[in-house]
Amino acid sequence: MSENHQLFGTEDLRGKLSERGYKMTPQRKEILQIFVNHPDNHHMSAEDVYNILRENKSEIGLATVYRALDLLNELGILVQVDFGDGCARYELNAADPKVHHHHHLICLKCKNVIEFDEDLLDQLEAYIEKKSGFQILNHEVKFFGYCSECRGKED
Amino acid sequence: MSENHQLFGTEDLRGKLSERGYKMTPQRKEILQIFVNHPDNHHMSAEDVYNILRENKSEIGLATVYRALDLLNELGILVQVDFGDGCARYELNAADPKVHHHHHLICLKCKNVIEFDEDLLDQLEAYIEKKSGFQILNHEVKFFGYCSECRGKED
DNA sequence: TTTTCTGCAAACGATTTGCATACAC
DNA sequence: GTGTATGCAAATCGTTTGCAGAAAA
Repeated sequence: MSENHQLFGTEDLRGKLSERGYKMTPQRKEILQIFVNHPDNHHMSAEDVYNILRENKSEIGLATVYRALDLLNELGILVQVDFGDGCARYELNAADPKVHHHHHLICLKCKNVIEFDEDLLDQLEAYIEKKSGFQILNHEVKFFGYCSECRGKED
Repeated sequence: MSENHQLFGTEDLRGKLSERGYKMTPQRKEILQIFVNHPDNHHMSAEDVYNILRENKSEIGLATVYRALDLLNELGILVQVDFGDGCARYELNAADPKVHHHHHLICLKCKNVIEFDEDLLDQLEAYIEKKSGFQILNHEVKFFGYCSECRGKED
């Protein structure tokens, strides 16, 4: 495995776009680049991305950010996630199906979101498919509780 | 196990409310009753509940519906669920912890939400707790794919 | 009679949309 | 050139809030 999760360079983006009749634009490139440049800062909302753009003195409008995130999600480059905080968030999609899935541990006290980088649901999925006839393509798993930091603390 | 999932009669509601200094009102009773009366129609949004109230010639306002759903969720009588369709939905909470959890299978074609009434995550939770130190209190699991009806169909 | 609730309407925040202009191909 | 994309502002949609009157304890 390589040392970072970067998967989509500029040319990959161009390819995926033109495949479906979309055009490569500096705005789309720049917005994707923000995710590549912030591997630590996962789970960014449209507003988060917009703020980073303004820090970078970029003139991209908020509506364009919404449209680009939507498109990148549709192309499978980003994945939309939802932590129930009232806004859609996005993270880079990992290409290797073996590392594709991870789970989110959401602390009810400090509200931090921790990633758990194993999936371990293959058996369960196989069982559900067999029992229900439902063909599973993807899943989203959130665990709520207290992180190791908050666990001991009073209120 | 009894033949329905009804858990909270009127007096249970009164008890849970007064325990925390809230008052029993006809509005709260009526809104909870809608969930009890529609065991088949799970996953109702505030708007859904409001529409049923209006069909019933009830004068309860939409803001009251939002406040009541929020409160019933806080009391553990309802559980909020989110299917990414842009509005909060609620379902009756099951009392028996053994049946508390179920999973939602969301069909990408017909958009139906199917319940899968087994949990089977105890092992995974134990593993995550051990490995991450995160104390798990609850979880939310969604599977996306095609239901048995839509599975064969073209587009 | 004190405090909490309700209903209404206005406020809100995230997201979407219409439209004229600008740009990618 | 042609069709798509952008930026702006206005519109939309689910949800929340302020407030005065109504009702529960």
